[in-house]
Amino acid sequence: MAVTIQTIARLARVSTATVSRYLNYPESVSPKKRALIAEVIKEQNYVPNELARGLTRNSFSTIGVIMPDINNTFFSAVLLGIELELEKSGLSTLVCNTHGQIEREKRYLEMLASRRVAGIIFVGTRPLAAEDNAHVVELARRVPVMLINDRLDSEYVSFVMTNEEQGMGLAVEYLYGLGHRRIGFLNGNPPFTTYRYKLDGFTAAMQRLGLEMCEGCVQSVEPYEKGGYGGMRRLGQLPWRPTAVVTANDQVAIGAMCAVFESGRTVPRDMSVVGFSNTPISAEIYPRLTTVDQFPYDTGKSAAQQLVEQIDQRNTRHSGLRIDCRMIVRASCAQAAP
Amino acid sequence: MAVTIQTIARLARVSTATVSRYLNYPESVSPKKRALIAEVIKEQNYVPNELARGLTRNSFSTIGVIMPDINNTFFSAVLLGIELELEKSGLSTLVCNTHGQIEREKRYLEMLASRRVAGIIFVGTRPLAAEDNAHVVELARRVPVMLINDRLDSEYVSFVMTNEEQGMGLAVEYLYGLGHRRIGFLNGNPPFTTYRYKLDGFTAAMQRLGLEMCEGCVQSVEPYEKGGYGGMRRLGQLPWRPTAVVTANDQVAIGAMCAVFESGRTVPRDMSVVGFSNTPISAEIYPRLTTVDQFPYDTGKSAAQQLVEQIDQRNTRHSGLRIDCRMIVRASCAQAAP
DNA sequence: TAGGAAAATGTAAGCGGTTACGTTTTCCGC
DNA sequence: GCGGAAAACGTAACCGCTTACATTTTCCTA
Repeated sequence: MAVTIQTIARLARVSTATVSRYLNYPESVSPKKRALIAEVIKEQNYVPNELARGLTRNSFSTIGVIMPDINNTFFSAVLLGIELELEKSGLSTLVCNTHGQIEREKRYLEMLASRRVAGIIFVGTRPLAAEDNAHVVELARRVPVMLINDRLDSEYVSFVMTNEEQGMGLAVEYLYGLGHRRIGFLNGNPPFTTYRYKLDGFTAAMQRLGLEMCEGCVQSVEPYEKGGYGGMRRLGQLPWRPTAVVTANDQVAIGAMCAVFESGRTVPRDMSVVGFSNTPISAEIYPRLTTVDQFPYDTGKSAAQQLVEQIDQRNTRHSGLRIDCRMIVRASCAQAAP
Repeated sequence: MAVTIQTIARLARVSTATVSRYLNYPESVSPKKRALIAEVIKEQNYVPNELARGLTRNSFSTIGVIMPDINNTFFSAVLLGIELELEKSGLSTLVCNTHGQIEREKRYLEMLASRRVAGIIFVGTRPLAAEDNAHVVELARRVPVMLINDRLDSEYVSFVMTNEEQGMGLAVEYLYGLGHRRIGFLNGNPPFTTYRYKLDGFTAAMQRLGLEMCEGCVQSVEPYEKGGYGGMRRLGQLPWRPTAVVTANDQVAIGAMCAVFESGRTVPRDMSVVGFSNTPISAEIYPRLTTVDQFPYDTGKSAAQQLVEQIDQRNTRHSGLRIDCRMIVRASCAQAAP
């Protein structure tokens, strides 16, 4: 019924071994048979059964991608980069959405194991607690593992991450250049490393520029629009009256802007706002958001590239890459009032 | 080395057939052995090899999802619904991003075939041209196929789609209720059915309400922010001076609002704007966008549900479902000036 | 308690590839 | 033209599971 490798072998009057070799190491079969087999394959519309392949090789041409939230445009952009890169190597992408729940992550890992995936990419920062990462480290001894936007203390776990400290520095320096001296920071609050990196970057930049970090200038908020909204209101009531804020991500920035508008003031006239991530929407809203680009697409792409390399060469040498950010200047910041 | 079904069989002193039966039809094995096997499995941490399963069954516990753009929050929300639903049945999700290119779609289809996926879900409207859909119809004869947000003339192809006509009606009627009589429509332009449905809905509603469709009141634009921006500017220069616009999607609405603001006017005071889709961002921007909810999550969920049902029952009877929209009233519309 | 139906289990043949190993063919230098 | 190495190819076992069919066990009834 279905056309299998035997069909091709029979029609081409060769053994299945030869067809298999043609499929995997074409140079190892004579040009004559090569042409013949190629013809039969095309004629029969033959596509090798990847499952059977995976069974014998004990590794399936698939990469598992574990992410906290597909709906987040940053993550989905990373995913796009991964997917397009993997496609080049004939690998496909199994997505797993954890909602940030470690339990779901473990369940998915089991599923990926049962499917004998060739590698696994974790997208997004890890929890700080070591016990929530132990299984990842353990996993990495058996299958190539790549982390995006975090790193672990293990020589097996590769990573590609944004240089968030540098990115935050960019934002603060940009505001400084516009004359701002009283700068607030709406940072995220859950126990993820990303917010620690960002805080480090903010603090370092403020020090470098000799700016004072006033009481309450760093607000830890839910890293979404709502958090930004609330944080901005609190910031606005502070006695030292900030003239500008940097934020942990674009969503927080958008919430912050919303709060400014709804209090009857205006961005950027009364308050300058800088986002973080350069999500697509940041370019489209009013006022167009000045933000920091993290190159999510390239991040995903690099991660996939490195992982494929690791798989192909069967080397367990891990790799690490940091990607610098870029400032995207748009319309949400203005010169500080003198 | 690895623990397989033989390992379990040996340790439990039964045949592999019994273990297999335990795995697939637990009631068919005696309670005694059932308990025994369960114990050994737990003890050995055994996870069945899905590849081997797929090979014998000639169907892999995976569903291919073909979508034009993961980065679009509507699509990614649909994907989330699909994924969470499939997870319940132990199925996983292979994502394929086509960028709307029919060639890529065909390549992906081949890949999915080689992986013997149990079913395929197409997300997003199809091209209008019949020749771009022929391969989908053909495909549906061999594997369960589900369409999201479009339908085809084939008794094999199931679908779940938003009732876009009804949704557009909701939007127009809402504006009518606020006293608006001169209503514009920023529709999308590429040859996809979705924009036809929306136009139908708009036209029908206008007629129903006895409103005149003035020259140029329907602008066909690129269905993104940029298109909305340009379309709004053109609409603003029209002699009949619309007081409100409905749009093909939230992105277009956001672009339109941006154009209003940048021309020194204000939403909703000078112009009421209604979006379409209720993307997450629509709730977060200023002014918070009044829009039409399409229930993308539920759409994905239903589609997955129906597909699973179809697979389980090996029935080729297709199913069709239309999901009505809901109006989400926020802050981007105001009473029309008398 | 015998006998037979039903339930439980085992045996072994695949599913569609890959690959170790052995055999045949090709090719080259003398 | 011969011998032998290298290249090309074939045979068959195996990857881990499912399942048709055969066999054994259990259970019930007469």
